[in-house]
Amino acid sequence: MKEEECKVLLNEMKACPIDNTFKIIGKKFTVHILRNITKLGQTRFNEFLESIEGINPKTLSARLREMERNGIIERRIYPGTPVKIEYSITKKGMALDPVLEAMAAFSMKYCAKDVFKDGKPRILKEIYSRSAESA
Amino acid sequence: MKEEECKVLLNEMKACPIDNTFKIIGKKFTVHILRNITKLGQTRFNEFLESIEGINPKTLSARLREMERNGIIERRIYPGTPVKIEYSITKKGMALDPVLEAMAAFSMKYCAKDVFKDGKPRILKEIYSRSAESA
DNA sequence: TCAGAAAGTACCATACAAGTTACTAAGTGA
DNA sequence: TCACTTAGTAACTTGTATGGTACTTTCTGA
Repeated sequence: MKEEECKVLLNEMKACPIDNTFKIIGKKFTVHILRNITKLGQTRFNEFLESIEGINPKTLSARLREMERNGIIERRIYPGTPVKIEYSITKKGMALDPVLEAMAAFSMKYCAKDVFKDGKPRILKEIYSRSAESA
Repeated sequence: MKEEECKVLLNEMKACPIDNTFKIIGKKFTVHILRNITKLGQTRFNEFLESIEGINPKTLSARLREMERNGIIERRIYPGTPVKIEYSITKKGMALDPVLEAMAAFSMKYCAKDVFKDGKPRILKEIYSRSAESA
């Protein structure tokens, strides 16, 4: 892509799409929640709370609310005792999966020493992981 | 991928690759610097300083140092007066490009109202943008 | 009647990230 | 001699995000 084409694009833009996405997933724990929903199939507040290392209920609550407001997850209430709440990914949220995949692929190839016990790079379509528990 | 396969993978893992990548690019401005190097061809401290909205020299300096330490950019000194420093992307850094591309693609498709003046989604291989100046 | 479970909220502490502004070095050209 | 350049650093303040822990509600089962 050449300079000129670039300028044409800039004229059509209001904000940077990379920056915009960063505002949605850049805060601490957002990608972890997304990962636990899409890769581990988790749906519940306490599941996240117990499996995401270092998170506390206040921060988790704030993050879930933001994610819901941004339309990447949905919150559903199931009456009963105790009431159950299920969080699920939306279509928009699923569109973030390629970002997670690219992030995983990067570390598996270039940071193998940090992510694999044997330090050898791997290439896999999908990785499901909880950092604390796999240590 | 089934539960069982997942557990096998977990056994080989030391840390989560998504979490690991987040630690490398999750801080404020890191993706912006990466974007300006790879998409806009910028190489200099003051170029970043002037074009990344909201950044200050102290934070920029810190971020560049971290990125260098993480091996995603390189710092080269060109003697003369005044001395010129050039930052460039490494091979490892280039491996983060798919993450940026996926981030851009997401916002162009699902946040068109926020990133395009006409609010219509676009799909493009590459987008070069500076959020402030295109506004 | 007491414990327990789910999904949080309340309240306070704090820590590190980030902002601001000024200042440095070393040489060049006017 | 003064201003200008690049690439920062220094010193200080501010701010917001995060951490910790306790508490709440509603009902069930022992």
